[in-house]
Amino acid sequence: MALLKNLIPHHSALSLVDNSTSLRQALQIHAHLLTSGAFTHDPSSFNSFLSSLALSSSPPLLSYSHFLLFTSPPQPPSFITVNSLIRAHSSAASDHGGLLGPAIHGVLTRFGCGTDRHVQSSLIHMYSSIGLVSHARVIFSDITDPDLVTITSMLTALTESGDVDSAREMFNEMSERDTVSWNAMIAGYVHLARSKDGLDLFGEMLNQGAKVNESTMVSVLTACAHLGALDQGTWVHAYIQKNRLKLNVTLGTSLIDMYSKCGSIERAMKVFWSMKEKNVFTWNSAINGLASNGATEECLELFELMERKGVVPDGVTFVGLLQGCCIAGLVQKGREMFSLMKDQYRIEPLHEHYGCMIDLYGRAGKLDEAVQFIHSMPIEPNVSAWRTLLHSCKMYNNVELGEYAMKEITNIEVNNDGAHVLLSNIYADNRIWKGVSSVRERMKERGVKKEPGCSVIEVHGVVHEFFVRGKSHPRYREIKLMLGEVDRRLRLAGYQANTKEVLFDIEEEDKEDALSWHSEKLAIAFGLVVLEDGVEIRIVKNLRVCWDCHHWTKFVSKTFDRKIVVRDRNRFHHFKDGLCSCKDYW
DNA sequence: ATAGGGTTAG
Repeated sequence: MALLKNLIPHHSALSLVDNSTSLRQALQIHAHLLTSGAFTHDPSSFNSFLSSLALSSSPPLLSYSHFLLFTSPPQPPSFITVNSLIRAHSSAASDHGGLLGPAIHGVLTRFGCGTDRHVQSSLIHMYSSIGLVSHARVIFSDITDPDLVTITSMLTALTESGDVDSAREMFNEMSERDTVSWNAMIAGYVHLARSKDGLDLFGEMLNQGAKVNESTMVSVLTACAHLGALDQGTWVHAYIQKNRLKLNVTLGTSLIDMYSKCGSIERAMKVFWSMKEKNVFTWNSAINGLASNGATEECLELFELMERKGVVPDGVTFVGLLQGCCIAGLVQKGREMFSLMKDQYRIEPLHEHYGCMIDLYGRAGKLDEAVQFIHSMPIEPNVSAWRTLLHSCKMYNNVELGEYAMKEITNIEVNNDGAHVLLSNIYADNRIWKGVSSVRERMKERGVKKEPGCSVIEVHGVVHEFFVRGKSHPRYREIKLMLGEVDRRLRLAGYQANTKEVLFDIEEEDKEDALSWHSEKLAIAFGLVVLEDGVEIRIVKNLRVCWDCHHWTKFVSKTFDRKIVVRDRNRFHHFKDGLCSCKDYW
């Protein structure tokens, strides 16, 4: 006992989380106490020791904490210790198939440990993080008088399970709200790509005079990035400065992301260079932004700088780099990057990386190499790998290989809408009408529905969404008139619609009759109606731009003397004076 | 002498 007393000061020092040397000492002391029989069930040192094991986040030590609970039970651990244990197991859960969290919960329950508010919200969080909302609900429903924090945990658990509407109900019923609960609700919308709802709620938050913080702004900026809402994003940036919110790394990074996803790479880079503290997220945002905006050279240079600064790249960095190479058609450079990633940085390529490589070869017309690459993959190619190949077949009119890719896709997923549309289009391009009708028939039979094309344009801070035909928009009449006017002027300028694709272009959007317009044309026409002369038109589209729309937009940019920026599913197109920054390679 | 709850980026 005397020994233990002597050791206790060490013990406490050893509880410091970030000091692994101390932890090793703690274990030594503990082992010593056990072997010498001096280990008593002194509650405070027991609690302290368990906590330090928990805080180590080391899986073996977490297991050891289980063992201790089973084999040397003193009084039940305190709530604080229980909570440390649960939190530690919860954060380690993702590495172990989510088993550690429920395991420790089971152990503690059998041990007769009760819960308090802190433990309850940790449990809700833990079950939610491993996808067991139902368990989180059970915990929550057992609480008689949940407080603000506990409700927010449950609210977050609901949004994480995808049930943002139930979360909203819960949010509406809350008797009090604070910054964090508002943030949780906004973030919930944003994570589920309901960016507009997120921005609306943010507006409400401001109206009600709730206090915002950095987290709020990060979510709001993410929403702006998603929508391509540059005006609102710029407003948020100004708001941050005006209200002296701290531009921490996370916030700075989301600003970079917002600007680059809104096509304003210059402003993105301005923020990037102004940031004193940067981490791998920050670098990746900039690298990705440069890549998708077509600034491949700068993108590659920035990566070199990143390496020189000793920032270690991760898988996401290489997605950006490979996409950059792909967009610019730099096949050899792309290859080099791929081996750099594997050989030097020891990063295991994921489907996204393989996809980039297939795209890299395919877009460059090296279809054979693309196929060979797929065949050499150490992991099973997924639908998107084959679809990327299929897309190259569309670009280079390769019917036979396209059919092969389709066959492989069908083996994995029978009803892939994008693949059906692509194949039909390949047939159309090659005037194989039988093929076109058979694919269409199959789609009808199986009920394969194409994802509807949607284009978004922000006008004076308001986001407008357009779908094919656009009849739902209140100013549809004006838009239609403008489209007629555009049509006349473009014809005079020598524009000819690609009739082949007009009739059969169902690559990205259905074009069932000549009067149906792809959504980006509607959005651009709306921009021409409402935006002052000289103001850039910015469009965000959920699918890829089709050949005809791309051609049309080039003409509009010249004939109407407008800069037009289109962000499609993969990249940016900056149209100016009848030309596009992608140099018609996309 | 010592351990606790909800929101944020690529």
